[in-house]
Amino acid sequence: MINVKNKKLAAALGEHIRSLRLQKELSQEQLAYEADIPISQIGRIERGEINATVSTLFVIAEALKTDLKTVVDFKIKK
Amino acid sequence: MINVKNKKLAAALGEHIRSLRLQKELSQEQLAYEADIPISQIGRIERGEINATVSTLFVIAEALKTDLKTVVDFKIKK
DNA sequence: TGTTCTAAACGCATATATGCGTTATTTTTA
DNA sequence: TAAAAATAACGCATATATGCGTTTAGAACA
Repeated sequence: MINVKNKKLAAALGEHIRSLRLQKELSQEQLAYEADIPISQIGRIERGEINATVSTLFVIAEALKTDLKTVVDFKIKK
Repeated sequence: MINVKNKKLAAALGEHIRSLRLQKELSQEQLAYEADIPISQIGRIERGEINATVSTLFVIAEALKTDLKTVVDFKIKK
């Protein structure tokens, strides 16, 4: 990811997902297990290292017992 | 994309984005121009051929003068 | 029929998300 | 402080999203 705007977007998304995960009192490992994706992927997303795909966000939403709308409901820091 | 669930997700997302685009009376070319992404990408997303990344969905949302929440507000066909 | 507009469907190179490990670091807890 | 738990930070292979172009197909229209 070289684009600055994308980095900020990914960072904001990551913080939001982390916040949702902690609200549910889940560890990254538990969330990864429920979403059936590698824990490394959860970490990279929360740290804002990658621009996740919609399919990954979807399984994360399911694992958090919420929906895509909630997962992308965040504000970007300028 | 080999996963069946991901295909259905991408198809539902594509139909929804197409619907939003047509509501705004934009061609794929116009949307691509506004979002500053290749028209081929718009087509592939609308046809459900790919699992778009959040950054791509974000620029599409901006081009449609809406937000990410609206772009991912769709139901998946079973 | 020919022209224009729109979208589909290609091909291809490159960037990067994903998947799966391991090791290091930090935080929490006993 | 020591141990355990949680997370970060690697490396690496593979799948695939993206970017950019061209060609084809279809519809609308003159």
